[in-house]
Amino acid sequence: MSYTIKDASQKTGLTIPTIRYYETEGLLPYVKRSETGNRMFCDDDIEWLNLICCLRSTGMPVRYIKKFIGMCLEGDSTIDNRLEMLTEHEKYINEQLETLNHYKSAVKWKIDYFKGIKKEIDERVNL
Amino acid sequence: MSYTIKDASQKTGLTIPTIRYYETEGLLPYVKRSETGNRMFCDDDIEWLNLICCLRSTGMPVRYIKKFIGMCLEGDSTIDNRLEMLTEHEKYINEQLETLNHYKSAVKWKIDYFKGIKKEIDERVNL
DNA sequence: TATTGACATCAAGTGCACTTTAGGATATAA
DNA sequence: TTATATCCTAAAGTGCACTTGATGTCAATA
Repeated sequence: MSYTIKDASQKTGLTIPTIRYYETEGLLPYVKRSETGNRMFCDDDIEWLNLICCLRSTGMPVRYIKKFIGMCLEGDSTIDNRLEMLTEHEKYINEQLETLNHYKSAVKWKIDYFKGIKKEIDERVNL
Repeated sequence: MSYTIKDASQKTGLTIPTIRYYETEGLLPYVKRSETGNRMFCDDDIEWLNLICCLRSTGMPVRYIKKFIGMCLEGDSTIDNRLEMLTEHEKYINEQLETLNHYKSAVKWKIDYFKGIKKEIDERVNL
């Protein structure tokens, strides 16, 4: 079973130009071509794309993903490095979660603050 | 009590050029100047900067912050709009948290997967 | 056979958020 | 008074991640 770039786009939520862009950046070294030069995505390629989505959505730069993929191509000897990279990234995700949670309370506080002001104004009007 | 731009930078963690940039973008309409034209930040300005940090770090674009500040300048009549904006942003933060948590498990899974492979390789070597 | 639609490449363009550079004024310390 | 530090502006530059536009090929349909 193989998919066109349009299929791949629909399956992953990435735009077609973005997928092409990722390929030129070396993020999709496995994708085969048809006789006429069209990309043919297999299920593994779709999985790759989903992993890329995951890493990009959590803030990993394209160049790091490229590095990661380079290590995958090199084979088993790079398992440790790959593990390290992912572990680092997990840490980074946790930091983002902390930052977000921290600022989330600040925003909440501000919302309550404005609600208080609003209430005050309303009561003033009703005097 | 008033602070130089360097002080403001140290208190907020923003770089000096970033603070200047925010001012040119209209994010700091209150900051006074000394006779010689130097910026003088009061405590409220520092608080403003901290709010800007909060909003920026949680993904609010500069132009939205500008809009928000514009509403603050307009006065009480904009309280509802400000509340709406912050509530929207809170929602956005929650979405980011969901996304991050979702992908966090994917990364965890991948880490465990590589750990499994690693173990397998080690055992193969030890045969 | 002419048109339509999906695919391709390549180069250039876009948007955002800063950062850097160049040139100059002012204040404090040696 | 000369050097050093800090401030200023305005304009240009940077980095990243795409996106868009121009041009062309190929296969199926009207």
